[in-house]
Amino acid sequence: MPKTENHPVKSGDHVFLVDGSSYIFRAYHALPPLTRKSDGLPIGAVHGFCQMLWKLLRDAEENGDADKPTHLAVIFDYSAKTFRNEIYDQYKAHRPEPPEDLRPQFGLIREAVKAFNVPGIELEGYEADDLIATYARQAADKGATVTIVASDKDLMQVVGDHIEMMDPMKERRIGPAEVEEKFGVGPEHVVDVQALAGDSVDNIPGVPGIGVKTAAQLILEYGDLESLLQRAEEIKQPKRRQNLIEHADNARISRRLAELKSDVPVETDLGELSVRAPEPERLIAFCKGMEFTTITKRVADATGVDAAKVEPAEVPFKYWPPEGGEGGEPKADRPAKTKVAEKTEDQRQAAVQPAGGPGSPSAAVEAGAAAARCVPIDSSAYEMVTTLDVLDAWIAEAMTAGVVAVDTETTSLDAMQAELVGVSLATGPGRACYIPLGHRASEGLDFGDDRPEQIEMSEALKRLKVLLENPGTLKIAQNLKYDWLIFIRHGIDVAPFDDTMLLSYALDAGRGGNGMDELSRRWLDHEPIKYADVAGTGRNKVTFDLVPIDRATEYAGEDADVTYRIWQVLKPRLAAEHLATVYETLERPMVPVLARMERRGITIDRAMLSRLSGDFAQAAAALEAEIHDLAGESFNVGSPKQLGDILFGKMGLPGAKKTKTGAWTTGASVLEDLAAEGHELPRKVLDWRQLSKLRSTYTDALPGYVNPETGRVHTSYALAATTTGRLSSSEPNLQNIPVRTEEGRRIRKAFVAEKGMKLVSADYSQIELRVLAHIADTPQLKQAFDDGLDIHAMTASEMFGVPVKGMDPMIRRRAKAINFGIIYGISAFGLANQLSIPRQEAADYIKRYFERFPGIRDYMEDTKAFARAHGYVTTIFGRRCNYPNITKGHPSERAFMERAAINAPIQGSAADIIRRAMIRMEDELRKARVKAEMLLQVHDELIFEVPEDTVDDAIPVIVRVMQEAPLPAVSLKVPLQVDARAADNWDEAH
DNA sequence: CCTGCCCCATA
DNA sequence: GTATGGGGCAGGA
Repeated sequence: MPKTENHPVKSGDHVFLVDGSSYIFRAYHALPPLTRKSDGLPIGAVHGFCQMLWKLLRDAEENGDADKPTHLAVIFDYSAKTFRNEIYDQYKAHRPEPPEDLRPQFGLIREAVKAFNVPGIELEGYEADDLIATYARQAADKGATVTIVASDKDLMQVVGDHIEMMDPMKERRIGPAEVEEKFGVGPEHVVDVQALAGDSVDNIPGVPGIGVKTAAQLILEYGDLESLLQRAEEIKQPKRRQNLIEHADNARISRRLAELKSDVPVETDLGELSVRAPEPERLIAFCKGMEFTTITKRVADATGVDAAKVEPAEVPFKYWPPEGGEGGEPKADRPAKTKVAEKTEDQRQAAVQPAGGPGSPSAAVEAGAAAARCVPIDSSAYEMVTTLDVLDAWIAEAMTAGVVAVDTETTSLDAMQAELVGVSLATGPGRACYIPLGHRASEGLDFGDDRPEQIEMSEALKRLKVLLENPGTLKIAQNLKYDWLIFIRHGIDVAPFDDTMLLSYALDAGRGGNGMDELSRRWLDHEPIKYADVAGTGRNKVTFDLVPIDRATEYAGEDADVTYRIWQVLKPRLAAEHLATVYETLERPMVPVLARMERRGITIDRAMLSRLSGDFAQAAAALEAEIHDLAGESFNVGSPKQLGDILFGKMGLPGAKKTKTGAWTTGASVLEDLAAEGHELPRKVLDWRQLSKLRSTYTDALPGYVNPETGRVHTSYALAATTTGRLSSSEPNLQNIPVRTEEGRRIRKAFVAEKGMKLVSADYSQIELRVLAHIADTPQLKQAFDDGLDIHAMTASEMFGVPVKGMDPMIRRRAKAINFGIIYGISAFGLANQLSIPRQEAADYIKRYFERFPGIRDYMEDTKAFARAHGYVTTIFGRRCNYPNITKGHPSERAFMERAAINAPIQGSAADIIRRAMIRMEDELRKARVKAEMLLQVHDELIFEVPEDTVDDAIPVIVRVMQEAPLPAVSLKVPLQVDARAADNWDEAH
């Protein structure tokens, strides 16, 4: 045992208290599992713990006196039962047993603490948190500074002027300000908030319906828990008042459970925690015994001790793996392969190109489906490729076959940030391999640890490039845009290709998802290995480079195999179902176009957004105060539930409606109506909502998407997400950047061109109404568009017989609503809602509209009938939008699908038109020798970045390509109008 | 930590 | 009345 020393704590000392227990769990869950190489003893948490402790000691050393610990201890929980169980027997009752491979590590960590020559403290009947609170209090009272190394939020109540927390994983310091950020109240009121909100992890009951946000509001208003409970009668919201009264005792018990004891009768005196002289040999012996090579080296380097001369310590636990369990040996039931094995006869048969052979399309469909299923899917049958010879053999095989399925494994879902980890290939059903390239040993913590045996990445890619760019080899991938982005970063431009996701989308949009797992289930009756099964989930999740290579081979090989088979099933269907043109002209060519747009990204002005965020926050705070004033109480304006209680419960305002779950409706239209009646509060809530929406969704979120390497924001476009053919944009969604309000447009101004460049925005004017005029062949609409008239005014004039000149804006507004309603598959109910008029009045408008535009009524009826008869509708370019359940389900659901079916050809044709423009755009710009780059698409708008001096050359090309996009496939009966403008930012260009 | 709900930004 | 994606809140694993 180390000699006990006692240096009483005095002013200016710095006491470090490490929460051992929470750290064990944290290290266990956050870090990849790790076992001792020689005998499989699980040591991941011990390893993480030692790294943290060593770093803590070294940092303190290097940071000099201010941060140097004079006293240091690691505090543990003693056992599960504590004094809190006497207060409440259910306390922590639902906590599961620790995982099997964590249990032996509790003892090991105590050994580790001894090896560091640091005191380890625990006491029966108390939790580590209580001991920490006690020591912290004692030290602070003596004028010392205290740092609590812990991540447990329960300890935040201890934070104060001289007591701060430090999160060992996030390396973040937590002072009173951070506590307030988390709990909405200062450290002194954390327990009150916890008492109200409860804690499901610790099984602290709290008060139902009250979360942290609400609890903080209440405590801020009433001061503390006891005052709140005594004045609970004053609470205005009936439900909450009742809960607070009924569960008052629960809240009091919860407070006692949450409150940490700062007067524990500790057995070890605070002074005994004084930092002791290190004993490097002992620490090195322990680390060597645990086989922590990196830490051993670090300790040896830092202390000047020769590690080779230190004998490894005997570490007491040896019982792993458990009896009867498997050893650590990788499975060795497959002979190592030195060359590519011969194909089986089945594989040879099945690898025929499904669409290439003779015979009718339907015969090809059957042949493809049969071929895809004739070899069973066996994930253990894939070959791991670790030599150049084997790789070359696979590449040769793929070249000979002429078709190869390809899939990449990477470290991230974000293709702009992902690092390549491996590539899998399939040359036929069941005939797949995996080429690991960037795997690391799962003991990735030990930097520089040996890399598993793999082909060197650049060498492998040099050879794969030949295959992937070979014009004679068709590459098949599922969602190729992702892999394309990965490969292009390595200088590989994949072509030619097929994309199974897009095949499925062209064939079956609206019939279900187009993800690989779903396609595998649908077409192969096969459930693929889940990503979570190889990489773990939640806290245990690791990036793919840490997945063991044999497991990765099963997973990645299966992906390529399944992709190949799905292609065999779907590709022949294209011709048979007359969707080959759609796929080849509207889907497949979009992949490189969108990939390049995503890769370019767009610059945002972060300073501008940051200023805006501040402005919005300030304005919202002022509004919030006024709202609370008007309400006569403080509440969470962001909670529709609480707002509803105030408006319709407390204030008893009219127009109360309930949603289907029984909550008050507080949507914008309801608040607008109330505001129109002269109520002040709803108007302010609307303004508040606008500001907080703009702040949380845009000014605060967007800077987080700036790619650190490019300094730009790269959205991701989904090609197969909608039923109509529209794209969608996510992470971030750049298709919903505000534009309607002045405040919102300030956000749009933050999307800027680079220096010396301009942003050009080009958008189709009224494209959907023009498409409608074409499809429904409506003479008045066609004429109006030909003459360049105001289409909504013309509609109003037709309907109500008033001249366009000097028209009442209200009349025009109604006509505009009707025009939009038509596109959306109008109903009297919806139109009435939109215009806030009686349903009968809306029905009259619609009737009148159809009298004036009978062709449109015919279109709507014909479309519905077609959809019911066939289960789908088509756009003018032949894209198919499926509504398989349009004849099933409840009448209201059917009506919904009918409206969608009416809308789909209009929305979808417009989507097709802009797709065609996008596909041609790059070539046309190149031919015109204009350096414009297409950055964004927002359904009817394209945004380009153009060198300032070529703007005037670029705009005519852009406009022409967009206007002529339907040609030659379709000659629209109305002209397309495109407006384009250049400016320094998106707002002014739009 | 994930899910459903409500609300809201765009075309 | 169409098509999306996403944030905050509250509840339950």
